[in-house]
Amino acid sequence: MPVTMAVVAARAGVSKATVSRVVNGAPGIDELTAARVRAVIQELGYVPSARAVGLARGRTGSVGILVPSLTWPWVGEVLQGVADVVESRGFGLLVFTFNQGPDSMRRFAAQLSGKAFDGLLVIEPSGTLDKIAELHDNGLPVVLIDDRGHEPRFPWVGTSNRMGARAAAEHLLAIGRTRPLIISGEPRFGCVRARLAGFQEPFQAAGVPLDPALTLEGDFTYASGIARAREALARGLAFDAVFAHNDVMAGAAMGVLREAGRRIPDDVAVVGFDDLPWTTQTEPPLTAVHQPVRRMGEVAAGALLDHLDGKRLTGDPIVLPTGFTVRESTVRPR
Amino acid sequence: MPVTMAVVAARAGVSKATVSRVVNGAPGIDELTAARVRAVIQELGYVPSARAVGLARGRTGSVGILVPSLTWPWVGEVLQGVADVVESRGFGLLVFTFNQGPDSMRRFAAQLSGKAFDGLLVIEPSGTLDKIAELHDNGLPVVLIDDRGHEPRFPWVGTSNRMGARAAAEHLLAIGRTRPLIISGEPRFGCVRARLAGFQEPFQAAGVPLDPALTLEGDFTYASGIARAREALARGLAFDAVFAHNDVMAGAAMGVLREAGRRIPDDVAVVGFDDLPWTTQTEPPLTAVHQPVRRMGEVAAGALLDHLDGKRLTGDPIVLPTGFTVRESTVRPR
DNA sequence: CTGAAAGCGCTTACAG
DNA sequence: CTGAAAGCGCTTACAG
Repeated sequence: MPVTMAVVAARAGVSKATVSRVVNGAPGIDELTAARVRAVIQELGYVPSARAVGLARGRTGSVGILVPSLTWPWVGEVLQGVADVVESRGFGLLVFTFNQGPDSMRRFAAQLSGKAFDGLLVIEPSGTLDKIAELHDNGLPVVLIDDRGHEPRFPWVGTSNRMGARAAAEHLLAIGRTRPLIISGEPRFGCVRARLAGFQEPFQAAGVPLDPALTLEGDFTYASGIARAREALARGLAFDAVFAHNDVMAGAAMGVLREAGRRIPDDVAVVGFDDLPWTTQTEPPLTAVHQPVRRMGEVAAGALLDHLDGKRLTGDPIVLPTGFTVRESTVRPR
Repeated sequence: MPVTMAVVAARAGVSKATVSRVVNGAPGIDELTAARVRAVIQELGYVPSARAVGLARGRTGSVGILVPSLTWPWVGEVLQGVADVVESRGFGLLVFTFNQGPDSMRRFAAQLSGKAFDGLLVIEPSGTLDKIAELHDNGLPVVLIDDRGHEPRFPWVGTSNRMGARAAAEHLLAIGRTRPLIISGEPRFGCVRARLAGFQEPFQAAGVPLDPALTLEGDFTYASGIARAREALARGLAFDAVFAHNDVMAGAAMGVLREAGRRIPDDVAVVGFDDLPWTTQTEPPLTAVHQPVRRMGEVAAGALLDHLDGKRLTGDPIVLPTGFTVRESTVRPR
């Protein structure tokens, strides 16, 4: 026989209401009664049914997270940060992916209306921002992770792409590089525009304006890193550094450059972006702008749970600073 | 006002029971009545509350998955496979990580006893197999993904490590390599032992026994790949191939070898294991044993859901065959 | 074919 | 400080 609250109550000689109060730490319970109830709970190994609590209380004790894919390292990092705080606060974490197009949206909507979770974290699957905004407007607590430069009108946590790109430029200037090749992401992303803008500022300030011909558009994939680097070589572009908008493209470019006989960092210094554990295992080790990806997950989850616990969300975005990690792709060790 | 089953019933002029039957497609309902109810459901956008259904039906409509970490590419792939089938069958997916040691176990146990999910998928966090077995024995439907060679007595889906390693050896023999350096994982894992055993079979059969001195023990990390490759060079070991127990170590070894002036594949042919999208982006592209990782997730989820739907689990393990992908690290293109 | 009623396991005013 | 009772939103025998 499953041990329910009724069983505990009977055994302790009190009502279910009293057991409930003890379990939830309600004030104004006789300490002796409480102790007796606790003893029975202990003895029987009673744990409240999440379902029943949820139904009675009108909440589920779990939060959802919507992600575009589970196989991207960036997403994995965020998810781990989220899971750490969600779990440590005793909530469940329900994962939804948008891997299957419109079907995904339909099924997600079903879970949503089924009230399967109390609040939602989202790493925006491309093109769903309007729907998300709608959910938020309809009263679902939502926190967006990484705004991709859209700066929506609901709470989000992001990172300072501009500052990160600026740090990359300053580093390259400091080691005497003046003709950086930029392998960017797609400019339709706000983060890409921010990185482009931030990167050129220090050069501008130093009186070394960037050559527009040295900016090539990639799409964050390894293949595009290879293609753009080859293109730069084929066109005979003169450059003494590469600034790639992510680590993957930076790693790809390094392979092409070494293949072509360019020494790294002597001939070409290379800087990446993200600094994820899995993408900086390159030869040589990659200097990169560090995104606090995991921390973003933690902060977003914390903000959402605080909100569910009754603290009001300010609505102000939370922007975490980037870091900068210098490795051998820009500075030869001695 | 939230639209509940009672609201729908009132509007359609029937009882809640009838609405319930229509929603759940119970047999023996007048088609006209059903149509009327459906129209109202449509009109009001009614969706059953997952909580209430769960409570009444004694199940939650979601499955849990226990993972050691969310930041390993291997786990991400499995998770995606799992999510695809769990979502497509209308279940929720609750994720639990074991990132925080004993605390993780405690919190997981709470969710478990809270009956927050109907069945459990697990990628074994190291050292938890006994607990998992206990849960299974206590009646929780469990499917283990990747047995790591433990071959437990409850259902699991794995892959044929032995066959995969054999394919690697056959390929190397076919291209004329006879002195492969093996960079293995830790032999305490059953999968590692299976790979070692499988790899030597074709060599044995070909009358080209392996030199025991050429097996170096790594631990699946990039760092250990670097270290073991350097060690092999430092010791002056003679080898014309490398078989690494995962892609990451293979990639690391390739960097070291090229640095040392060895040409790949001319001087040394390199074979990895896993063939995950994220770990084979090496220079040159890596030949590797392909593990059907995503498929393992799909199959495991399918088996668990089938079981929850009343089909009985055979209890027999499901072993998926590995594949073998030839790329330029072993065969120069022409 | 359909409905009234009990029940799933809790929480929470309302009384006392 | 504690209990009886209603209610959360469904499902499911049991009648008819």
